[in-house]
Amino acid sequence: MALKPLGLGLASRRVLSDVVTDDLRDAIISHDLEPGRRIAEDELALQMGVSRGPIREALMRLDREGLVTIERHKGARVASWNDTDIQEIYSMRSALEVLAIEWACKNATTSDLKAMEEILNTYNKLSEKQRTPREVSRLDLEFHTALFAAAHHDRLFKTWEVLRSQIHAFLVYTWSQDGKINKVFLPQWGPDHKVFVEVIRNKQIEKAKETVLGHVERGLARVATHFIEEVKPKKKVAKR
Amino acid sequence: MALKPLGLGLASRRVLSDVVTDDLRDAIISHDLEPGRRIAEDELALQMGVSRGPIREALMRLDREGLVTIERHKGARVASWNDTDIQEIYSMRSALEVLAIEWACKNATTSDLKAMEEILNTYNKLSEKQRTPREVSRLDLEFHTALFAAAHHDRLFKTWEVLRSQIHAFLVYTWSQDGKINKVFLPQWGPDHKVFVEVIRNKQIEKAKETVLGHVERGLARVATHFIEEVKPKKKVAKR
DNA sequence: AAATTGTTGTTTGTAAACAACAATAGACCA
DNA sequence: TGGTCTATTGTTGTTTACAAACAACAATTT
Repeated sequence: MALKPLGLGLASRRVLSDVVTDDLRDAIISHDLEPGRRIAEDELALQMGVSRGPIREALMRLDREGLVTIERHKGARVASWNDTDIQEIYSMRSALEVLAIEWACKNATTSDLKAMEEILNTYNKLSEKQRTPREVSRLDLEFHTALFAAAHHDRLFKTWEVLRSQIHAFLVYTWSQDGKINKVFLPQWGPDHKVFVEVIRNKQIEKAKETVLGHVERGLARVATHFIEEVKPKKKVAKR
Repeated sequence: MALKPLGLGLASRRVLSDVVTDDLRDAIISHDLEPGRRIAEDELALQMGVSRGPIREALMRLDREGLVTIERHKGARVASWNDTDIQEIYSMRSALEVLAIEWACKNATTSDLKAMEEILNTYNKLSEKQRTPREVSRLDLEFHTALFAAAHHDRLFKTWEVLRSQIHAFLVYTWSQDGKINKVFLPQWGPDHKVFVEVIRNKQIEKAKETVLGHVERGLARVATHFIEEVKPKKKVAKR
């Protein structure tokens, strides 16, 4: 009998289309593939050394996530963003996060709260130098993902995952271009999120809603100002 | 040059996977395929006379819509519903419709309003006999879809489409089993929706929100009572 | 008798070839 | 010169064939 590969057992459970999806998503979020760029199935298949099947599946998933735009018989492109997109995304986010924190107040377990606090600790331990745009964005979204998880609401969580990818895609970009604005908003990050954990733990639903609304609106204010100035004349995301 | 097919020109632009998706969705919504039923790609491909490719794509789409549940190497099943699902769906619906009517107050055009009134007219013209569960459900969801369209918010609309499929799937069923409850809720349908059009036209945002919240809650009340009694011990929808 | 191992059948995952479609460039004609 | 029609090319949609993973059951061993 042949020896089983040790330690890699878990990795083998991932299927090609998963790998392709994650690699592509990373490439888009990190702007290795710039917005608007054409993605041909053949070309990408050749480049990644797989057939078109997994590529097709990955592209369709990313289309659902809003990171890629597919048009019939015309192919796929990396999605590009304008200020309308920002307005849509943040209005959705407000509505969803209010619902999330409401359900979290009712359903959060102690381990849910612990998970959120763990992320805050990780952030606080970062040195000034370590607070790179990429890292701050990642932790921010990880915290909010933990919040949505605490709501124990499957459909809400899935909807958030789609939105998260889109937010991530331009958040890394805006943070990296911020400069002095960072100095104003960054110090607020820790305290702001700490309040979330408290109101959930005390089940203060109304206060929780207000808190989360304010937080998202400030986030929009930061992103929107910056975004409109820098990336205005991009083409609208087309849908099928 | 060959003659172009008349009237069916639009249909010819549809691609196989679209046809399969729509046919399958209809079959699920109408309960031709009962909840929990196993769907094998091969079997369905044979039955519909197409290859597995379009079938795979259709199943993946319906998985995303929540009408089908896919597990790797185990196959796809028609989704089944329990009262937790109902709670999730209607809480999502409340959040989304409030956002929708808010944006509709700001963005609705006269033709958007006209479209909504058109649906109301169609309903009012129906005779007692014509008010079948299937028809009422269809018109109800069509009206709300028009509302979401009037919001002019692409992401919100796409999210609604997913939710709509799920609502449709059990709405047809509950209406068909209602009996005397119909007599109480049906007469309310017309007036209730007429108010929507008015508040949007007058841009009464706050009143609009209250109206829509009340409407959705009444809908939940009707469905939930009925659903819990009839279909309680179904298995939870599993996600990958 | 219980647990382990091997075998078989079913179902999905992947690859590669073929067909259909859309965009583009060039030929032809007015 | 301008426009339209046609042929070409590149891309996606679909099919077919094969490989790998999984689940269930039977045989075997302890």
